[in-house]
Amino acid sequence: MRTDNKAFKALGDPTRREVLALLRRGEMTAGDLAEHFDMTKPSMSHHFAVLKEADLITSRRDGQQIWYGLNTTVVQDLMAWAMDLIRGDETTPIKENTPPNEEAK
Amino acid sequence: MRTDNKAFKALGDPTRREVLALLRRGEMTAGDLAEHFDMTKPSMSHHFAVLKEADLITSRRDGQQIWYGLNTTVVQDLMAWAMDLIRGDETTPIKENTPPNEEAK
DNA sequence: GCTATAGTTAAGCATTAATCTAATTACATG
DNA sequence: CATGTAATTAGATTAATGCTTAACTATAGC
Repeated sequence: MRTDNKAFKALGDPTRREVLALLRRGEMTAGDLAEHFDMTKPSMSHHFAVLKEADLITSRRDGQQIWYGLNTTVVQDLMAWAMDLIRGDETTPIKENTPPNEEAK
Repeated sequence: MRTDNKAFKALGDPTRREVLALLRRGEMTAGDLAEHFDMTKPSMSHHFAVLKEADLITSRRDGQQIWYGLNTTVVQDLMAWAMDLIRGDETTPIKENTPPNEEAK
């Protein structure tokens, strides 16, 4: 499977997902990103590092600033993973209907 | 926001993702699921609870066993989330997925 | 070289998460 | 009701996460 555990782990934090959302329309600097959150810059830097390690974002330095951008290919992989989950296996008939969920406890 | 943090958190664990993969083709009992993993049953039970809490699986009791099934709607929400991320432009309404209505006359 | 700015790395701490063993609940069956 | 089976809950332990402040690296401009 293409989708790495690091990517899923990275997406488990709401701050990081919001960072990705901010990057949807284009690159942003670390500072501009950090401004959107009620958190210290080192904390934000750590989140950037996690996202980078998961290959969910790109980074490049331009002078004093570092520009981060969304890496859509990994998001596409995640989407494919979710799609596979829904589709089921082609070799076996798809089970259409799961019975209604009675309170099982 | 449709996609809950619990769902993302739940997907952060590889064991839980494999459980979902096993449920792709239909329901399975807790015991049959647990057999696929090198882990104690209580540990597996905990993973089931996390998945249930995130609404990623359904559960129903049948006699002594509990059957778990995949809840595809939450996975669909996740897919939509990923798609939004890739799309990039928020101001543009979604127009590609118009419902199958009659042809404009 | 000196200073200011942008950003990361290091060290420490509190909280959460994953796992185990042991105990418990729920159901079936003789 | 006693026993066996399926599964969860409780309690404890260890590892991982997320956050902070303090220190460090890198670049720009003088």
